[in-house]
Order: sequence, then structure tokens, then C-alpha cells
Amino acid sequence: MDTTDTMDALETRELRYFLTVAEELHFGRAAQRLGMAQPPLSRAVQRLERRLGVRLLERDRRGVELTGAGEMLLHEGRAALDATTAAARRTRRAGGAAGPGGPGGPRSHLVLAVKAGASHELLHKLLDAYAAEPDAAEIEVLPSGTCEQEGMLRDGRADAALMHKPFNSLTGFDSEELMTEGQIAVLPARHPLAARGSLSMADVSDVPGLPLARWSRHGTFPPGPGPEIHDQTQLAQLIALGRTVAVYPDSARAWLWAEHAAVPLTDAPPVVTHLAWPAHSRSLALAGLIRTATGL
Amino acid sequence: MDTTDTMDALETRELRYFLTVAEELHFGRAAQRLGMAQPPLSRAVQRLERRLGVRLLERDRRGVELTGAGEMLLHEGRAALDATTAAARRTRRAGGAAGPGGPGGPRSHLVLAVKAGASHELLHKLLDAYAAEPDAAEIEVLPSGTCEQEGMLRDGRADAALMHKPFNSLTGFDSEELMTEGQIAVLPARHPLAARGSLSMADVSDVPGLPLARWSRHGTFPPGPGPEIHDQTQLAQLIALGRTVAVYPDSARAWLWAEHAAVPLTDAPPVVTHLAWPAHSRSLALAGLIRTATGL
DNA sequence: GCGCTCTCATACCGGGCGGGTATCAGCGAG
DNA sequence: CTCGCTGATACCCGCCCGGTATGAGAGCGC
Repeated sequence: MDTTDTMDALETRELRYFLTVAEELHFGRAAQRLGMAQPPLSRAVQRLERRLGVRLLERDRRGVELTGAGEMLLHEGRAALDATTAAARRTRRAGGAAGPGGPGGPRSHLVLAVKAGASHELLHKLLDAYAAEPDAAEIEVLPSGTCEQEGMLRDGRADAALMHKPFNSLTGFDSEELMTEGQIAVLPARHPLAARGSLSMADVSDVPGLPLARWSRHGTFPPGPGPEIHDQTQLAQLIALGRTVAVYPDSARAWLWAEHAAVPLTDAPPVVTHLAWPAHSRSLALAGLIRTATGL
Repeated sequence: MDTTDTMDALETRELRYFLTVAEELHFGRAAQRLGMAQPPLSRAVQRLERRLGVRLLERDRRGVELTGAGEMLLHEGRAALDATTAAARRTRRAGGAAGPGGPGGPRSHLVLAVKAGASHELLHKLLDAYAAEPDAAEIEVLPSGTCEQEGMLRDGRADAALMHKPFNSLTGFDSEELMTEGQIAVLPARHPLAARGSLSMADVSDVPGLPLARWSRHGTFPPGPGPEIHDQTQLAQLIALGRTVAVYPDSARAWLWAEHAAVPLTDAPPVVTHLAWPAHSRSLALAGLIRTATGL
């Protein structure tokens, strides 16, 4: 039928190779990350370019640059690779759990990704309510790092996630709104601002001596004067020591220390907590969780 | 970092093999469709099962059955394979179109999938308006079969699509609402009902002698008394001959024949036309099209 | 200017895997 | 009982993947 369709497979391995090179922009480092030698890597990427009939990288003796097509493959390919590893992971998980008779429904074990420490009370209620359901599956709670739930959902490490608009993007997922809450400023209890009944974003965004902390993103930090932090405990301690201030959703009151003070912010955007899941999901257990969540 | 990640690749080829077998539920036919012999296929699927550590198929001497895990891989894997071929297709298309300087923006050529004959006027306005934009890319209009736009968007044959709620599902895509319209009954002009000023769904759903036509879905037809049709022209002709009746959005008036009559339906669900595109898309040209569409 | 180094590409080689043909093994039908 | 149909196994060949050794062009220091 199609004469042009000879051997244009885009194998997973090649895709992984290209993505690594595209991220590192350096064949040697990429090969190291992949646990292989550099020459086979170069050849594999060349072969990929031949197969696609497209130049992906501009090698100019001094590092590597992405072409337009390379940029396209970097984005599209990452999504494709995530989908592939997600398929493998979910299939593995579904493996031990075939129903007693017939083809059997999808697995009876769900992984729920939650930003560590966030929406604690809501999560508690959700888990309790779901556990009370007659055919409840086991739910494994997977604490995720800062805004990492999206990747976990995309590559199959999780089946569902609690996401927080506007911090997380919900594009590509189905979701159900669960809760809306305001935000608070978390201040050192002894700070003058802690005595105020309410604050505006302007009040806290530029307090002398209290710069906003900078969160680690994949090991690097955004520029700025604030302290560098990796997790919530570090942040909490720095606040308690009077070194920084933070803006959090209302539900963060659950983990405040004695040395902390919480003051409502009048003009902060409201935070909406959603339950999100892959758009095409067909799991029975997931459907039950969604039903429970919407009934809260 | 991850110690468990030893050789669990899920190669594209294996995935394609498994999906074919899972669809055919027959190794011989699957091998034929794949253009290869049966023994290597069996081995490939076995190897895949070993790799995943999961039984995917229950072979019982009389055909093949999917296990729970197999069903999971059928769904997740199809999405993954679609994403992979989409990545390849879009990268190829982006190939010839690198910008003049720097890494170059993504391609300047868009493929827009449209259900053949639907929303003709809206499409016309959209194309005209977009063509008037200063940096307009070339737009290729890809007519699709019944509700096939979804697959086209998913596997990269198209970059955007006009979709019609509630007929198309928008899950997994980003979209922008363009138009809402009522629905009409398309009747033979000589039929008694054609004289009425308006109708209800009940009026047309069970008219003696005018059974609703049955559309082809991948070569098969739903059961029922109505005539079997493959495209709109066949339907139009059958209506003109007084053999059937159809329910269509208002904009279908554009292609009505002289022997047709259109009568508004009072209780039909409104049809909402959306412009939809892959959730993670970053194309400049697509962004321009979206901007144009929302400004209509 | 020469060599050093850093980059990626090429040359060659061995082992493993993908694919083909031939054949076996269960199970149902005639 | 035999035939036909299913998928599984045995064996073989050629290619591709990956490794090591080496080449080639560009900046840089002496």
C-alpha cells in the first residue's frame, strides 16, 4: 500500500539516546549518562537522522545545537517516551492482579501522587472515604517533590495525583475539582507583620530582611537573594529562625510550628486542588476513587 | 540513581507486534499483517512477557485471550505507539522548515483535520482570517472520516482539528470553543414532517418508514433497521429518495439538496465546535491559528 | 607555529538478536 | 485414526548494537 513506509520505526532506544543528547548537548556526557561509549551513540543518532530524513543536530566542533526539527523531536519525543515507560510500568503493576475469572478487570492497586505535606486533611478524608467503599482497591500514596506529580502521572509512576492550580498544569489530564482555598503568609511569629490581621502580596513580596526562599528545580536554583532550599522542613526551619517568609495555601496550617505565624493574604490567587488522572484511563479502581472524591 | 532500571526498555517494535497480536488474537494473522513469519512473532511476544515479568496472553490452543495485564498494555501501549509515530511524523514535517537564524521556530506548515463537510462556513472564515495574519503559515486541510480527527491528532497526522462536542471526545487535548449551534432534522422535502415548524427528537427518532441510517465504523455497522452508509453523499441521496432521516448541526444547511427539508429540533443537545490540538504543543504557527480562531 | 586538548566522526571487530525455514506438539473435527 | 489448525521449538544466517582504537577539525597556551 504505502511505498514510503519502509523502516521508519523510531525505536525506543534511539529515541532515548537522542533525548539524552538533546538535553546534554554533548555526546560524551550523554554517552556517560547512558552508560555506553560515545561512538555508538553518535552512530545511533546519525542513523536516526537518516531514518527520519531530517537533520536534528547541528554539530559545529564546539558543542552541539538543536535544529528546528530537533526541538520538535525533543518535545514530542519526550512525551512519547513517557507514554512508553508509562505503558510498561502500568502493565507490570497490572500483572499480579488479574481478576479471578475471565479477562479480569484492570488492577486493584492504585498509586496516588501527592505533593509532600500538601492538602493533608483533604487527603486523609479522601483515603478514609475511599477505604470505606465496598470494592476499594489498595491505595499507595507516593509523596512527590515540588510539582513533580505531573511527570509521575505522565510516565506511569502514578495512576492519579492531587494537583494544585495554578502551580500544576492540568493540560493533557482529566481532572475533578475538589477544593478551593485561600493562601496565607507564613511568617516568623516574632516578626512585626505577624501581628497584622491580613496582608497583601505586596506586603510580603518585598520585606527587608525576609527574602522569599528559592526552591530547588532539578538541582539548580533560580537567581535571587533568598536562601536555597530542597524541602519543606528546611523552609519551616528558616522561617522559624526569622530568615525568610513563605506563601502557602490555607491547608498548610496543618504543619505550622509554634514559632510560625499564619496571616491570610487578601489578594493572593485562590488555590484549587484537583484530582487528576491520565485522560484515557480505564481502570475500575480509579473510577471508584474519582466517584468517592467527587462525593466528598 | 534507579537501581531497578536494568533492561526494561519496551522497544517500539515489540510494542507494535504485541498490539497487532492483541487486536487479531491470532499469531498467524498478526504475523501476516506485520509482513513476517509466525515463529519470530511468537518469540518476540514471549520475550516481551519475560521482560515485563508479566503474562500478557493466555494461549489455549484455540485462539488467544488477553489477560488483565494484556488489556492494560493494549490501551496504554496504543497511546504510547501513537505518541511515538506522532513524534516521528511531526519531526519529519518540521524538517525542511528551520528558521533563518538561531535554533529556528517550529515548522511553518500546519495540518488541520476537519470532518468532511462539517462547519464549512466556520472553516472558511477561519482560513481566510488566518491567511490575513502577517506571519501566517500554510495550512493543509485534511478531510477526515467520521469522528476520525481524534486519531489523526493523536498519531501526528494532524496538528489541529475541528471537533464537535458531544460527538468527539476532547480528553487529552487542549481546545478552544468556537461556536455553538442547534441541530436540525434533515428530511425528504415531500415528507409530511417537513412542513412542521419545529420537531422534537421523539418525533424523528421513530418515524415509520424513515429509520435512522447506520454509519460505518471501521468497516462494521451497528445493528438496526436503517440503511448502511459510508459517507455524507450516500446519506444525502437516501434522504432525497425518502428512505431515511438524519439529525445534523445547523451548519449542515450548507450542503442541503433541493429535495431536502431542514426543520429545527427543539430538544436536541447543542453542538459545540472546538478547535483542538495536542496538549503540549509548542508550535508558533499553531499558536497563531489559535489566536485567530478565538478572535473570530 | 606547534602541539595539546577537546570535540565528534570513522574504522574495524565480535557477540547477540531479529528474522527465516523446518518441524514438533496439543486439540478438535470428520 | 488421521488430518488440519493452532502456537511453540530448533537451528541457521546476516545485520545491527556496542566496544576499542584512531582520525580530523578547531581553539588555546607556550
